[in-house]
Amino acid sequence: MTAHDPVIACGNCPIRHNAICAECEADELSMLERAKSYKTVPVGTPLARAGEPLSHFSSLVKGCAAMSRTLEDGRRQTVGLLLPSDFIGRPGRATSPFDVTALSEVTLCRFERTAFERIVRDTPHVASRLLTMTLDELDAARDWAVVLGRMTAREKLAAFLLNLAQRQRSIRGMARPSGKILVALPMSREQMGDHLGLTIETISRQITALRKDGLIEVPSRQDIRILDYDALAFEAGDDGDGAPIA
Amino acid sequence: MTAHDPVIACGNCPIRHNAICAECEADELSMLERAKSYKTVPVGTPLARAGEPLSHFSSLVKGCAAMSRTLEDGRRQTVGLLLPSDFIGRPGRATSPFDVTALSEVTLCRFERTAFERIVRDTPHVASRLLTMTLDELDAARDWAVVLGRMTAREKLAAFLLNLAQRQRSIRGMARPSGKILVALPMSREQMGDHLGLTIETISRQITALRKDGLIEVPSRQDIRILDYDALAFEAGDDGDGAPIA
DNA sequence: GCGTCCGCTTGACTTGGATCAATGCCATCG
DNA sequence: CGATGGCATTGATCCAAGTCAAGCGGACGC
Repeated sequence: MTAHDPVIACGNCPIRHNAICAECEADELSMLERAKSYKTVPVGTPLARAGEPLSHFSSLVKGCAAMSRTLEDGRRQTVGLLLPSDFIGRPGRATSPFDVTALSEVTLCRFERTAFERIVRDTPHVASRLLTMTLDELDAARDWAVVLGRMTAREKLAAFLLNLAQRQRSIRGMARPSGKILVALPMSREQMGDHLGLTIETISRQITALRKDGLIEVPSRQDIRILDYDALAFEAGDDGDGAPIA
Repeated sequence: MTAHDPVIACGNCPIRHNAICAECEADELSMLERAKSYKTVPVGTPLARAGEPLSHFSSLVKGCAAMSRTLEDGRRQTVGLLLPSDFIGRPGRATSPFDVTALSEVTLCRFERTAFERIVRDTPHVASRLLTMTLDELDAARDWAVVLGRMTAREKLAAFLLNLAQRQRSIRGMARPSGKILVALPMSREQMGDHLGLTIETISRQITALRKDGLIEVPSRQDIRILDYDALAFEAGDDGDGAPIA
């Protein structure tokens, strides 16, 4: 069991994602292959709505999506950002607990629900892999609670940029970044605000402040270049050795 | 498989907890029995420290504990409240990602780590049960993000009291509460503040405000009586039919 | 009984982020 | 090309929650 690489390519998916091990589960894999379909949707498409049934499990292959909850008066909080290799849908539950919306054009690798659930049920190490993934998500969600509950607007933005930089890099398997890093912002200021529990005006002001302080550059609305990673990590209250932010 | 009650008594534990099914896993259960020990610790005891190894998995049998992270400057955020039937420790990870502290006198039912991990690994439906529990925790953590990110102090306190009331009742298997409900506060105002991302002064003021508005009574520092559950749910932004708060 | 201590409450004031309101900046389209 | 519309930025003001500081009250020890 320990010989299995925890990150295994799933059939012909263009990216490597996490739940399937081709080496030892050829039968289940071919079952999954038959249940698989790709779908690309434009920005803004709802991928799931809170409380409504989900017919597929999906792996996000390309683009960016957000899980969120909206209160009756319109306040919205994003509770999780989905980037390539992240999953939508959960074994054992027919409905999504949150709204999921495409923040950019999104390509999904979809698996028919019942087939996927059967594999999870019948294939212990797939279930075990899913458990590990879920525990990682849980830790990330709890780390993010520290950001939401106790950080200032400036710290929140810094933590967000670092988080995004790390996740965009980790897909390509890179080490801890240093020097200048270009971060693609796959979302509007409003969606950043929803993620950080701030308003668009505060987001805008804090971006300006970090820029004026020489920590970042803003080549376009959709991009931010981190000029001093360590200084930004300091702003985010990350002392560098301890637990990374989310 | 479907015949198994998802909540099964584990041996002679005084409470019913969630991960073990005695009916079909007698061998594994007896293994667990041998690996089991009880421990009671006083209020304030650290049950785990972020980054340090955990030698046991524990089920909280009695009392209340908090998972938290403390920033260098002393700001602290509680990321999860542990009540009876909740677990401490995670299969596949040797260390705790957060500090865990007893908020009251706490009794733990402890399982030796390697024995517990073996059972999780070798017993598919135990692993599956753990996955379900973890997914529930994940949803709760994300629901709580809405409270931390988007709610006012008054709403936060109302959501907290409702959450506590529901969790304290659900242990005894009660239906949705109505009428007057006595909620035991197993923690200081400071710890409530750490949980809600507020200061003790704000906690205190909001308790006074809810009391003056006739929504709650405060018979002692450690108790709050909810006088109007539905009105409190309205304060918490819970419209009554939708997703419950955390 | 009487301090003393510790956690809670209350009050006065400050402040960080929200709100309200222009204004700027592109991209798109006629 | 200029009009339109949708973000984003910036400025002015407001307010909810934080901060600082002063009581309060029950628990405990002497």
